[in-house]
Amino acid sequence: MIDISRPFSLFCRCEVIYDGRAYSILEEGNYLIISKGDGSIQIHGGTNIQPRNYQGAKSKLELRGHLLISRNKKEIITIVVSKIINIAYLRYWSEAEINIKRTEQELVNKLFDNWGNYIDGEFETIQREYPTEYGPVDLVGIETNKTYHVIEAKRRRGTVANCTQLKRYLEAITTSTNLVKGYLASPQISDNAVKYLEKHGCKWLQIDFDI
Amino acid sequence: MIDISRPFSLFCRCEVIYDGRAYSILEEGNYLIISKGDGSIQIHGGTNIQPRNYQGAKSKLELRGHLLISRNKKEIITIVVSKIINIAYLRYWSEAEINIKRTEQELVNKLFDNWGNYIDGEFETIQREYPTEYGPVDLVGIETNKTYHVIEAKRRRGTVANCTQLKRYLEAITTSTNLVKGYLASPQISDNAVKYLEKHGCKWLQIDFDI
DNA sequence: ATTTGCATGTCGACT
DNA sequence: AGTCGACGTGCAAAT
Repeated sequence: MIDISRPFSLFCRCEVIYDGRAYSILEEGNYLIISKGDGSIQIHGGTNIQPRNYQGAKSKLELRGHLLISRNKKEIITIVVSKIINIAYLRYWSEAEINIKRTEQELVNKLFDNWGNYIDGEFETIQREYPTEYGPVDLVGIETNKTYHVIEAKRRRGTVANCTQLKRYLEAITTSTNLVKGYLASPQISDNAVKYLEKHGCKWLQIDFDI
Repeated sequence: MIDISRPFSLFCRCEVIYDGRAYSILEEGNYLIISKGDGSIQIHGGTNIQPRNYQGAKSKLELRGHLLISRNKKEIITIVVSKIINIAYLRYWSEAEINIKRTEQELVNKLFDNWGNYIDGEFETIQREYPTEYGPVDLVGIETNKTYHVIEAKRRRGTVANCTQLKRYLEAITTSTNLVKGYLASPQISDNAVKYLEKHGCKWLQIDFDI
């Protein structure tokens, strides 16, 4: 039998039905089911990182005969277990989170500290997290002649979506009395993003992480 | 010992170091490691659906003493295993995929089939997947007076990001000789999205899935 | 091989 | 509880 009160990893033959934001069926087969202490559950197939089905934290798991049922506010997963192949209960499962280095902040700091290496002009101020109607921009430098240089930094390849985000900031900052120049700063950039920038009079700043 | 040639689920005490798109450390603790037949590997902590660390398909796994090393083009995960608590080899792991109903396509079809219920006017044509510079739009209806009605459909709550996407399409379709009207069609919508639509002269079409 | 846009995205932060 | 933006987003389809 299965003890659903403890986190477990269960390899079994089963079929899965999901109903909620969408509706889906996973045909009968051998799958790995993981139930965690936060109430989340996921059903993994033999390929891909992503689970075939899942339910987030605070879901309620229930066992009814050979049915495993996980309920959420408006979602329900029903697992029809036909054969338990292997089950392990995972005791003292760590809940530590990963510690990430090389953040966007790091790039912003580099731009801030070496502003002159990237942008020419005589600047009054350089501000981080410059507030706009659509949220703060990473960096804004204001020239003595009131030209605003707006930088959006991305920690990896810049995309068109990043450019439209930049564009929105520019629209928010543009007024009748000041000029604006937009920059996307990132280690790499997609071709379409380059086109988009050119078309809208913006520039790409190539910037790398220090090793 | 661990047989890395077969898919497995391993619960062990370990520490994980990742280097690639970012750099991260996961402190020593008990984690569940899943290695799949496609070469992917993931390290799960005791909370959340998402793995703490992972490596996609076609990664190469290597065992060196108590080190599990997964390499990719430009990424590497090193798992320092200090104690194996439980290991299961997952045979005949199904690779079936889920069968999803209630898709965006379904909404587009509904709009297409009941166009008159949503938009007034005399129309020449209604096209699905109307091609633009920025990719195909879900639906475009062209009035006899050359007004283009451009619809972007979303299967759930519409966001500002969806609106900017719509805006891009509108820009691509607008010329000196035609008028355009933009619509975001979705079951729900965020307040900010509503504001954005109003500000840019677009509309929201409320549309539900049929039961 | 690269790019694009979707996703039952997930998740954290903030209102 | 709802909204918003970031993510090592993952992923498949199109180019």
